[in-house]
Amino acid sequence: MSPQNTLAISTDVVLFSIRNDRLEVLLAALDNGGWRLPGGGMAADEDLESSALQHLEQQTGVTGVYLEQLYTFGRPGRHPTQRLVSVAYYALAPDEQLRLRERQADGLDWFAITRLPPLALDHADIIAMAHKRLAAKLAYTTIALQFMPERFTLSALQSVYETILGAALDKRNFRKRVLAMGCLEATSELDRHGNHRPARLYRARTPGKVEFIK
Amino acid sequence: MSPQNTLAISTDVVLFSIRNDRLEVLLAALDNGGWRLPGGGMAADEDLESSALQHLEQQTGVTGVYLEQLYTFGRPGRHPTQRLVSVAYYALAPDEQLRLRERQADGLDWFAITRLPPLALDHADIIAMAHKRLAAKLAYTTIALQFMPERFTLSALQSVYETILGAALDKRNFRKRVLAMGCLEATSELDRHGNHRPARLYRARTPGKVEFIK
DNA sequence: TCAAAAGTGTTGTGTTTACACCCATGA
DNA sequence: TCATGGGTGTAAACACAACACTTTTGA
Repeated sequence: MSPQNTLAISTDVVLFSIRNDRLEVLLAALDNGGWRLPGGGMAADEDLESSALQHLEQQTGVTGVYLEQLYTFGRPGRHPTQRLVSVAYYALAPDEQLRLRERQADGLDWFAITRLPPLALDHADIIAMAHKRLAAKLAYTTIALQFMPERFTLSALQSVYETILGAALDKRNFRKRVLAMGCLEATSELDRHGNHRPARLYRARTPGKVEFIK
Repeated sequence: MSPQNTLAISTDVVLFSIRNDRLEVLLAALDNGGWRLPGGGMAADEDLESSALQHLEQQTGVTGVYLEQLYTFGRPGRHPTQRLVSVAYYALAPDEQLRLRERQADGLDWFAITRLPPLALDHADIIAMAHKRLAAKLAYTTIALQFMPERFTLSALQSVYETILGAALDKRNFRKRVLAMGCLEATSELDRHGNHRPARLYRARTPGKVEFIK
């Protein structure tokens, strides 16, 4: 059996977060100076989704993310020595959560989606597709809430939308729209920081869940 | 290595068509009286998509369909004796094309999506997901055109929408909307049949292509 | 008192929906 | 001439976009 005929399945994860007002992706360093998505071969008795989560945890220490299957990449020749089929996922989590749990291990770094380093295999394509999907889902789901901590201000949420869409939004219209979705509820708490009026904190009504709107 | 540890990848295809004013799916008979989706193991040097198309052709004689990846199913235990990961696709084609090319082989039949027979493995889930995706895509793409022959009337197209959505649509509004998409062009031909005014025939401007609208 | 972000409504514009009649044909 | 499906416009309702000032705080 030639190497091309040994069939393997891997899972790869595009983990997004919003940091420094940019959409960033977590990557793992390769020996050769390049980078790759966290992920790897699937154990035989494991679910695809658990495999993705487990690799993510082992390689980055990150847990408790929102995970969704993206696409399965299987072009022959996408891997130089193996017939490799990758089931790609994308994951979202609030920055705060990642600061806590991400291992400080070397060989991991965040990259702005606009300035990616050289990537292994077709991982650049995978990231591009994940980005496109994420931007599309903003329009008709509540997926952006997965970037938010438990309590957050409407301005912070707006800034997430603006970052992903790459465009400024009208504050009043944004608030109307996002409150009309009915997925947020105001808490009695305020966010006090800086020399300006404090902002009301909101929370997601169904935190783990991404809902379709309208 | 236990059987559960032998890993295999298959591709499966949900082939939709509109026949008898119903959305129907093509299935292959099993020995035990059940049915399954066309599909099967992937050859090692083959693209996933070609694998899906090739199984479809070999098992049903159908070629030239519109094909799109749906989802990858890999729950351990979904197959009784094997660790089987299935990359599922869905395919669309006009009824006319299928009448011509579908092999008359026994062991194949069409089933209305509302009255499916007992199905192998999780194929019922796969069909359900494909149906949901198709209905969703009607709203924001021109995917319905993949059910149409080269020339067709607006009434025929409307009937396709109504069949998939399971609801009646207003004729005038439907025409306005579908013409405003800019993907159709009127031909000079008319469809004459029956004792009523003949209908103008239209054709897709970019037949193979599914475009996003608005 | 000043700077900085939070918060709040109204008006116009464009899109979507609802709705009814005449037309061309074959029998 | 009748039955059958093909073809067409308008008005009302609604959704979306544009837009500016007041509030609260910390320094």
